[in-house]
Amino acid sequence: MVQLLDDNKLLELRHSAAHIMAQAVLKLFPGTKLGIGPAIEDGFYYDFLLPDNKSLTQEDLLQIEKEMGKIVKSDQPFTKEVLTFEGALEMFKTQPFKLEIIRSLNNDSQTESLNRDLDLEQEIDDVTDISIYRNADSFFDLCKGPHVKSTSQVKAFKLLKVAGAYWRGNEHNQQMQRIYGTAFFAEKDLAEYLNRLEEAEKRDHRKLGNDLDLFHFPSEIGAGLVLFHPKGARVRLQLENFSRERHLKSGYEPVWTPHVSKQELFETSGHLGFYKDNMFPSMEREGSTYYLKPMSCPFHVLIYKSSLRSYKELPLRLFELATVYRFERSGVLHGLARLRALTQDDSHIFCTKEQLEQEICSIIDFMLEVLQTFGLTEFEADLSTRPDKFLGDVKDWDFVTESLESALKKSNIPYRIAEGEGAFYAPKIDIHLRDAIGRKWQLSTVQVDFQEPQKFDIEYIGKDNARHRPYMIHRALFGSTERFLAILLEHFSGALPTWLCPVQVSVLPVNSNHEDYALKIKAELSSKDISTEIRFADMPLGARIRNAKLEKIPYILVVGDSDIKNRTVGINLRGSKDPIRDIDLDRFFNIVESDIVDKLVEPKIQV
RNA sequence: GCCCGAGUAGCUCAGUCGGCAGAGCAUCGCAUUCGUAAUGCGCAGGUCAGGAGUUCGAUUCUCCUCUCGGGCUCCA
Repeated sequence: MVQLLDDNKLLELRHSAAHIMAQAVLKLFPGTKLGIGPAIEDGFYYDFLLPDNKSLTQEDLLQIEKEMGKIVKSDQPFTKEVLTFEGALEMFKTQPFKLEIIRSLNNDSQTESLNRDLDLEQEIDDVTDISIYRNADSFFDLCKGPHVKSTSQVKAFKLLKVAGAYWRGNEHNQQMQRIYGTAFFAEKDLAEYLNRLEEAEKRDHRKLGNDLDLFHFPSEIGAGLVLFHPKGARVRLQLENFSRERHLKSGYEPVWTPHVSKQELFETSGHLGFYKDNMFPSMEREGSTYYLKPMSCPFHVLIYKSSLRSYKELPLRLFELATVYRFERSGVLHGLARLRALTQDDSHIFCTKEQLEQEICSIIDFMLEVLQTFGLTEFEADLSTRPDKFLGDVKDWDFVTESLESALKKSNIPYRIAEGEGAFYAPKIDIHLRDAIGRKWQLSTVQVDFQEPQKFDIEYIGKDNARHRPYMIHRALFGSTERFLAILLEHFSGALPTWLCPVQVSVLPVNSNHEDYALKIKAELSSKDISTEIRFADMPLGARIRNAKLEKIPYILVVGDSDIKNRTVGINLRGSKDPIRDIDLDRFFNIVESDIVDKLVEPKIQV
């Protein structure tokens, strides 16, 4: 998983593999128009427009892979040639997409934004120098390089999937065929990567949700809508209880708002202007029009506005676990990670200009502290700055962006600046998480909004006895309860920390003579709010243990004659191979209780 | 929404070049009462996602719809 090779070398290799792939596609499908073909985090891709708009199939990929093998074998050296603008136009006269890139290279003002649109760093980042890389008389590609010395170095590669992708990432443009592949210097690195993909598949929360009987997505209720089963609902109940508790402890005030509202509210907030496509259609009754809420902020603003606020009340932190409804486009739905009805751990913080930076700092501290409870420690942040189209005053933008950046610096989270990727009304920080197998998930978001306070005309009375406009911070920590649960399931591969497990203890009497003892243990545990089940002796012990293990239950107790006599239990601890026998019953109670109270990531027993 | 692919029992999947639909696990019944990852036997379980078309006959071929998967776009 850890990439020992220099990253740049790996990017060179993968970008070279992309060239080889393009060469192979041109050979198999003459007349193909080339788009772009960069190296990416786990491999590379190349976009093609095939003759007659042909789509590629899995079989085509195998053919292309074969052809690539031939190119690799024939050991073609990569050579760089520098061209004039006119020379480049001539050279690529049959490649309209390349011509578009070349023309933009010649036009400084456009280059920067095109570069950003296309993620073209690999292709172009030096406007004065148009170069190509050639590795055969017949094949060359517009490219800044660098490349590996020869095609023969690209030994360990594999084409993975084919997908549609819009030219320049714009859905109004031509849709091309994108082939994804990956390449490594050593076969064993490739094998390890493919292995990791398999591992990821095993951890898929949609599969785990099914296997562990947590939730399902019945088609009759519609896409992007989920039903939580008793076990899944237990998990989210624990998550939500924990979230509420932590918020209240940290100075957030609970609020509660309805799921629908008259359209007037969303007109004032502007949602019906800029978010309507993502809202469920309207409902009419008694001459009024209602909408399901896609966000809670307008409601929270009304709560703020319900009385005249003093600076002494600020920062005012309103918090709600709110289910919101968003009509996401069908193609983006993805298990619990992208739903049409989701529950945000949503907060809106109203504060003064002077408080802003400190408030952002404490939000980030709070977030990290809460997330560390789950054993999550690897975070990365994006600071998204002012986009080309924006509302408000540049001075405001600069001030707020600086506050966000300065808070990030203090928090010690590694971050990058996402230039121009802010929402049009506000800059934001997004926090991403690396999970147990290195995948990136988007989690929390912090946005500073100076539009909505204005739209609703909210104010506070300052020390100076004058009216001022507060800043409003939108903030979600888990993002959504459902998505956070998906992340946890995948991160822990279904083996959730005991405090979140729907069944925390399973008691297995060896035979029916031991049932009373098992029942007594269950009663005792239940009185301590520990979720416990009994698996009676109508199946062989081995089978009961196996099933309980497959359900990833943290504590599987086996009780027999000697246990009754000595008031002990045998424990099969999740994650340990061998059972631990003869643990005193009271000691066991202490062990589970402190596991749950301390929110251990994995159950532990000191023998 | 767009491109590609998929949908067969509760689950995992086989199968039908167009001719009465198959397995394992789970469920249910009977027997088994067991000290650490699968006890045995039996019963039952299906509008082959839904609709339309072609055909003597469609789960199989064609079209439409729904849902899911991988991408693109989007992600206030």
